[in-house]
Amino acid sequence: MTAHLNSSENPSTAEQCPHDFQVTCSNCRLNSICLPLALEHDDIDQLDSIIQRSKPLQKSQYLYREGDEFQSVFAVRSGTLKAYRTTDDGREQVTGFYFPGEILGMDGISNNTHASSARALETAAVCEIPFTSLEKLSATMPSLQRHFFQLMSREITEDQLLITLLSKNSAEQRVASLMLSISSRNARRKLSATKFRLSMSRVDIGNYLGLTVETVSRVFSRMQKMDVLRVDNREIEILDIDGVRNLANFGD
Amino acid sequence: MTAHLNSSENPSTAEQCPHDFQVTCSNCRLNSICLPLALEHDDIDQLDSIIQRSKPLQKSQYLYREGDEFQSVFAVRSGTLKAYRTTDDGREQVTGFYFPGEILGMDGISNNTHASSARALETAAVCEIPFTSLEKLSATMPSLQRHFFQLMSREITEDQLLITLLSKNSAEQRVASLMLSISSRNARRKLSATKFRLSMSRVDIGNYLGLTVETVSRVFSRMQKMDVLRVDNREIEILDIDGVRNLANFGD
DNA sequence: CCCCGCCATTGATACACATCAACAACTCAG
DNA sequence: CTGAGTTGTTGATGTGTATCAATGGCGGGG
Repeated sequence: MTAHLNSSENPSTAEQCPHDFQVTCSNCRLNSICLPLALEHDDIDQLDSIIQRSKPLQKSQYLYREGDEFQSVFAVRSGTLKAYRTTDDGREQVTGFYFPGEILGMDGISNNTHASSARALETAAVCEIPFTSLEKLSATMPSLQRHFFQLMSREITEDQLLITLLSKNSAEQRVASLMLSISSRNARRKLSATKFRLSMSRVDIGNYLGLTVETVSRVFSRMQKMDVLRVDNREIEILDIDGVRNLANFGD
Repeated sequence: MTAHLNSSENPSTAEQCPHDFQVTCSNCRLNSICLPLALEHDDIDQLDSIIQRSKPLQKSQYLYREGDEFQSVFAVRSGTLKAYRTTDDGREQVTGFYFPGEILGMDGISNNTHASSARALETAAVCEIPFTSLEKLSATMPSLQRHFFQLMSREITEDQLLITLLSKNSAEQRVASLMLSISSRNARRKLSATKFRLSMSRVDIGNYLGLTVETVSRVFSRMQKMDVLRVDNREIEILDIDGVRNLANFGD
């Protein structure tokens, strides 16, 4: 199971060692893309002192649930999580997938209550950042305050991109966009931008993109027939990235 | 034109006097729902000192454009604005409507560049809040920092609601939800929750809800036939609010 | 190793909304 | 008051994706 977790992950990294409780922000290889990004060395140590690293989540375990009291935001250290809300009639709207180095849970700040649920798509480790500590630290550390404002703002712009995608784009454009998003987030972590294993099911993809499983599946088949993608179950290989970009932007 | 602006607005308020440059946060009737919400009296004065109140925007004038350098966030003092992005193929995705007391522009923080455009749907006045000043003030004023985090978080949860609406709900559910949203935002400002004039066109509504003008128009007609709404061009009267709630939540 | 349950694929059909088209009503300038 | 441009309504038709249904295939547990 741990072996499976690290398929397509670079060895000798924080990502490879989800059970390593001795990781600090300073020695975490994700620190260039995660919260510490804009911080000086001393500041990183201060941030480090408020962060709690707990035992890894198993697949489909909850990190938090809609309605839970909000206390912390979380940084993904390894694995993938999905955040979602459940509609009145019980359907699931996935609002985001979260990869190593990314922050989730910020939607809980406004009401001191998590507005969505988050669960692991595979074994995953997270860093817990208690929000009241983060607030206090932010007040004394302008670059941290600024960076956290920016993170929240980025979440807003990404939600707006999804809104546009759902509202204006065809099934093919949506799936192509998601593949490009995963590809570039992999690249950011120095992983392959063209070959990766999806951690989410077709159902999750559908619930994220506002499509049914069947449509997602059909789109993958069509893209394969067009020779822009190779799809083998959850293994994806982008054969023609410009082709995928064209599909995402113009539907052809 | 100013008369038209204030149709359905309460007299003797900040909303009624968009040209009144002497307004301060302390005497603004919106201060209980706007940024000052959580602040002490002295703190409000400090906030007030960084806020710039400029001349009103005329209908369809831009507050900022996608790609502009980000410098400030804005609080609506009177009138309504829409924020939107333009897709690659030139279509318009409205990401939000902003009413008095609401804050817009926060999506520009992440890249120091506005990620969307904002323009007035009718004559509108805004308070400009320079972001670097707001940051500095936040560092010394925990309740302001907290409140601004909450505002951004609220924007995130509202975007997530729209995502769900677009992804999972029928045309009728979407239109009904928007009517309820406008209704409750009116109520918050002590205006009628059941009778109001829409400041946005059918096109804008469609671009917000991911529908065509024709569909929006048809839905209004159907709701009128069902006797839950009275629609006369942009004048709306909610006749049966539980009926509208049922439509929004269950499609019937 | 084999079985069972979950996940993914593919096909046939249905339907909600888009598109195309015509017209009506309102707004504003002159 | 008049005419032109914009905005909103209604009808006829088309289409992309949902829905329903059946089958295939992978993966984890005994």
